[in-house]
Amino acid sequence: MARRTMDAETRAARDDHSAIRLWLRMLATNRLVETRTRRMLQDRYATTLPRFDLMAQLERMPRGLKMGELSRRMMVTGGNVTGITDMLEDEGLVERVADPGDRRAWVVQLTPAGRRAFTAMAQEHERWIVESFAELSGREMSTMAALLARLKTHVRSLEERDT
Amino acid sequence: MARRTMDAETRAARDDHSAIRLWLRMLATNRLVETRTRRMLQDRYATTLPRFDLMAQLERMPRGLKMGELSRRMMVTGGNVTGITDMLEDEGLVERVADPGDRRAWVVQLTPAGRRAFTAMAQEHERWIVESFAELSGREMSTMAALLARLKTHVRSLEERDT
DNA sequence: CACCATTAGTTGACATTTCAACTATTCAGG
DNA sequence: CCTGAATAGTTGAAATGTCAACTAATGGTG
Repeated sequence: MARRTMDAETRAARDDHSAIRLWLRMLATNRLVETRTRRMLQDRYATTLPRFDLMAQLERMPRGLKMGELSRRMMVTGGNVTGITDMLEDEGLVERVADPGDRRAWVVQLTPAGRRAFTAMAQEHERWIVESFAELSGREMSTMAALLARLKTHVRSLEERDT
Repeated sequence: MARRTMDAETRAARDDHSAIRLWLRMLATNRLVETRTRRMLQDRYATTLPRFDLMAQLERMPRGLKMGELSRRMMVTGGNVTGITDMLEDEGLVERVADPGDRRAWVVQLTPAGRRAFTAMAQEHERWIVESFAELSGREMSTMAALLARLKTHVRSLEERDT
């Protein structure tokens, strides 16, 4: 393997325990795919991953989502959602609608322009992801998905224990 | 769903969908573990993940690392490394030493205080990670590590093709 | 009804991150 | 030795992200 492609996890592999090693490998892989996706969104659509992410959440829920729901689904803080929503609203891709049932809350929805922009990007995005994961067979993907599901549930339960 | 009767196209479509699903699950799991780690580093050591990450790189290489090497290993941009190093240097945990062989370059090293601080954190950090991954057996961890390794190599090769 | 803890969202301070532009140095050819 | 391309690192702008403090509205409970 070419030396210049050797990163942290490859080097640490020798002397660390398997949990640490696996975690570093997850981090590295994730960062690779994320970087690639981000660059492509930037180059072809002059947008960013968090904007795309927020729009993707909304696209799945045509009735819109409240700020707090976005925050939970995207797993980022409320303040962060406020900022990204502000910008998407300035760009006319998203709008805040008053929630009739709760005067504290907003319902965020895609505008028609936002929906158009998103569907264009989403197709290409899916191609990039499919291409990235084409190395793995369907069976291997479901093996990994199943392991991740258990891991996720477990970490979430640890999370609750701390609280 | 009888596998025998599934044609190539159907199978491809299913795999496409699973690639996206798997990617979203990887993102979510990663973010969960990261959030948990970050919060614990914050609460117990008043430090952050990127600072810890940089120090971890240095701890493995007692002779120090140049800025560019840190950048490559951490998979972040050079400007980012400059910023984090500045702060760790202000805190006295790290120092920039002139590279005798190249007057453009710095070699970054842990100070004795930095080494002390790191070893304290590292033990606890490893416990948190081991605890997080305790849901998976050793066999499952190596299955996942192997799949991730292939995925990583594949994405890296896509990366080079783009360049 | 009045109080008060909770919840929804925003704000401001600060850290992290990318990118592009910049300075300084190195290195390869002529 | 000179010159120009490449490399090491820093800087500044803009976006992202956390956290804690804040405002406003909700919803028990007495």
